[in-house]
Amino acid sequence: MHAIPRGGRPTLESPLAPTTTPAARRKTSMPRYQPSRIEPKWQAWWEAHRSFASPRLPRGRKVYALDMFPYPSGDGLHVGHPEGYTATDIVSRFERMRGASVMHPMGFDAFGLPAEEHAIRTGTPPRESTDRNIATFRRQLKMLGFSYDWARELATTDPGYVRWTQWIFLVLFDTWFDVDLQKGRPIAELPIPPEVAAAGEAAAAKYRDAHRLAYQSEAPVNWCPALGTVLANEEVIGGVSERGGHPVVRIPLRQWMLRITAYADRLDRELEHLDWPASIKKLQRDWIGRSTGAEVDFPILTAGGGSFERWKAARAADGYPKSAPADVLRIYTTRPDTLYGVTFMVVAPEHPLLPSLTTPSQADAIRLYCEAAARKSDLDRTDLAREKTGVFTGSFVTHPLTGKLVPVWVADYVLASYGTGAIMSVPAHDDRDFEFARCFSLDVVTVVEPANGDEKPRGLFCGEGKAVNSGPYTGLATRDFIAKVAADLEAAGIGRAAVNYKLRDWLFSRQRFWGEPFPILHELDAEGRPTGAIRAVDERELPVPLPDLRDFKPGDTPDPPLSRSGPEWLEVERDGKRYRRETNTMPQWAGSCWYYLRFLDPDNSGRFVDAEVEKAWMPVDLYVGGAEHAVLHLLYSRFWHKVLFDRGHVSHPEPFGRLVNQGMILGEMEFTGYRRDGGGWVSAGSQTDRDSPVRIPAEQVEKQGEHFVLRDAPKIRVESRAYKMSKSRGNVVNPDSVVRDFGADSLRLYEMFMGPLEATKPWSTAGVGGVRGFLDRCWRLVVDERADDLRLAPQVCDDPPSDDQLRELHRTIDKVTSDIQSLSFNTAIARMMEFVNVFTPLERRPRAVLEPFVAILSPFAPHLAEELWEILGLPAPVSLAAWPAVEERWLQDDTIEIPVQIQGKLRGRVVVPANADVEAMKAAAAADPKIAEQLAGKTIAKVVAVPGRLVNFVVR
RNA sequence: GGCCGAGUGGCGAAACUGGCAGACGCACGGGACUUAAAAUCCCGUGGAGGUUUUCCUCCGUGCGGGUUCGAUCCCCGCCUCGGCCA
Repeated sequence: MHAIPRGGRPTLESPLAPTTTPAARRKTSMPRYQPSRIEPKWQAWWEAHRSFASPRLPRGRKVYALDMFPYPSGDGLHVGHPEGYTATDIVSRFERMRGASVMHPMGFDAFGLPAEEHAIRTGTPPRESTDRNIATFRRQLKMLGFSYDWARELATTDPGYVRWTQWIFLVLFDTWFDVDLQKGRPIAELPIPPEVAAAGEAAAAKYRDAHRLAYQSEAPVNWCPALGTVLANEEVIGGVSERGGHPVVRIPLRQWMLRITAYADRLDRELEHLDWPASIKKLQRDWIGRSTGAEVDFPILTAGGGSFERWKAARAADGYPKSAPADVLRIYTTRPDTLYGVTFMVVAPEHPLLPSLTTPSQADAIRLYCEAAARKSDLDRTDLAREKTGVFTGSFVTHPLTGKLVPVWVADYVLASYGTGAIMSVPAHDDRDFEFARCFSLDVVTVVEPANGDEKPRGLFCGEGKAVNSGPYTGLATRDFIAKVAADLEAAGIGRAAVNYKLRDWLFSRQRFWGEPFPILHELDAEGRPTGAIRAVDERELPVPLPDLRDFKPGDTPDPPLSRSGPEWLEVERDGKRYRRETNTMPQWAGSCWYYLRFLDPDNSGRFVDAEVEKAWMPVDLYVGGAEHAVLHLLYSRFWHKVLFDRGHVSHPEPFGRLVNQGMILGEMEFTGYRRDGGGWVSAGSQTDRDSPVRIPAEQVEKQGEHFVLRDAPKIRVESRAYKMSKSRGNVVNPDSVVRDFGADSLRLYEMFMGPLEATKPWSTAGVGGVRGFLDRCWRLVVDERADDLRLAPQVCDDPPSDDQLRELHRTIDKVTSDIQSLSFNTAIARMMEFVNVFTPLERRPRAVLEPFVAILSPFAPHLAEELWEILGLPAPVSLAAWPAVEERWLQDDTIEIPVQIQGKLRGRVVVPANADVEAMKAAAAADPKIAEQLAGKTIAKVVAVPGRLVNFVVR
């Protein structure tokens, strides 16, 4: 560790280092700033003194600062990770110094596919590789000096954690959603309809199972044979898996689902008061996709006079049935005002009425079509850009308002899972319907025109306007039409106003090994066949452990690996009945849904979190993480939290208060030129696929106007851009090497100094060197680098600070204090740099100024600050010292210099008393010789004076 | 295609409520120190120009308009890049 000395070596002239013997010279390396020496030292000190342990209950003000915990991949920490972690660490350290009780924990989201894939490739059990990866992450996190309470560390794979994940699943299993109260309630309180109760206890059990928030469903899913699991819709892109690009097929499979759709309305509404970025709220709202419109029944009538009239009369008498009878095609539309423009109907290929709607002559075509649709993902099917496909069923339904016959088609752009799985098509006013009508030459009837009327639309118009060709509704504005027709439909018993969501229930099971087992038992009959009855594992028996499987690879069939476990795990007997365990496992999202609660009480073996502790610490005050979790993780967590809230297990309806997304850190800026086959250059922008990109060193490039060009061939443009860090591009920066070369404090400080937390920023190794230089200057501000041993710089003195020095200090404290609160760390650091620039040249540096400075530096560069604090002779740790108070009087100036403008252009500056009023400012400005000269002979039309800011003369 | 965000010196950026554009850092240049280099410390650094050269003028925040005494900031219309969704 004998690096080349950075500091000046002693000279004969130096009175403090009178010798230059080799031994003495070696000793002089001692007082330099050496992160590799002081960083491990203070990390060990904090650990030994448990400096950052959070109390069980907060004392006074509480701050819960949470990072999105990492997935411990085999690659170790990435420089992107410490960005958000440093931000929350600065806030945590700052709040501790200001006397708050701080909860700042860290853990690992350790179940999931990558670990399992790696395990399969290398033949290591996932638990082993996961533990190894966690050890690496833990070492790297500790190396960066984050003030986590490590006693609270958890991994989602810990049996003690899995136990409570399974327990929460049982809460979901034990809950139904009361639509009237908009609240989850115990399943025991579910009213059983008399006709169900009459059919016996088995029927009642089935009824209850069908209403639980965790329920089983036989649904078409995205099955990926290569990965051996089903995938969520968003994990399938263009018919292949997002991970690995393997083919995906649609097959029906028994799955566990979570009824998140029941909470759709609350998940949407209750976003409103959260202190989250507007863009994230919007993403969540769009994902939930609340829409209002109407359901309408189109009767399927056999030929015969008068049957339509009889149907209408019956509906008028009996009202609109809650679930659609078999003699109608029920549709959902967001635009019931376009009812008169319906020219055909479309049902999804999976629609239950499709077989009965299909006429014999169309049967073969329909069957082939549905088989093809089954192989496509929802995303492919609904893609606007794709050519529309479909087949006529041969049948017609009757328009409930006009009585006209409307042909029914099947097309895969209609999804069985959205709305009612069937739509009325209004090609004149819907993109996809229009496209479909164009493909199949179907009628287009215009029933809405733009309200301002000056431009008659031809063909497609999707906006709102005024109704035409709409019977009694003609002339109504879209909004009025919708309200009126919904009321009329309801009165006539043929439809009703309805709300729909894009959000689907959450497919919660995976056919993989490395996840939480479901605490569910399937009853078997005497022959060992499932009876269909299920029961929950008693919560006292939790956790249900993963079985020891030698072969944990997924199979070729959707049968999960757990089903290959031996009977000792698979088969259980309860109350004299035989059961088989559920062999699906939970998705990776499960563990991350509630970890913020377990951190509060990680060792509790009696409850998932103590109620008093939960109430005292929740909600999370600051939650920092990547925007990639904007939708799923945050939505799933909120859903679980609301269920726990409804069931009385947590005290607050929302888990996360203030949410901040840190921006991505890109690789270093790169210049790329393009070369032709023959070797000549091509300007960037006019290159073709045949030209090959070449990385060009920065010194061969210069800026010309808007673009960068080759220095030796200025006609040739060069691309300049920073790319996302990736192994394949070879631009990944490893935190270990940054810490080795510059120190952890430099890494922390650089990541905060790069720019605003939320911004995407390119990495710059030279920039790290820059902040390292600042830390070196901080060191030399306090330490005598030229001495033989560690001692204070001779400039450090006990003089009372001057007024100017106090002004500098208090302005720095003030700026740093407010910047930390607004997470503007870059400008806080800039202010501290200015402070150091002011004090470095001074021959006498008062301790009374240096000490508070070291204190405010400590959240940013904690190791260096501890060391300087110790050298200043103050009792460790500075990390828990009081945050320096700002003395207001040092923030005010007696006089200020303000700009004077004429016609809005800067023409001079005058010094005025800081509290000068408008008249005094005008007078001072006009009295300035230069200004007076320029105003001479001109008519002053107006004078604008803003106290404390400027004076502007408007002349004619 | 839709939504969101961004565009300011050679580079990362700053600029409070519409009020001196470019704080701070990198890079670069100069100086001090040194036999020399490194390190350190100090000074300079948006562009163009000037016969008041420690002073002054003009231009300048992606482009084109607008509002305003005054626009990086607000409004309208574009362009480019990035992210997310499709």
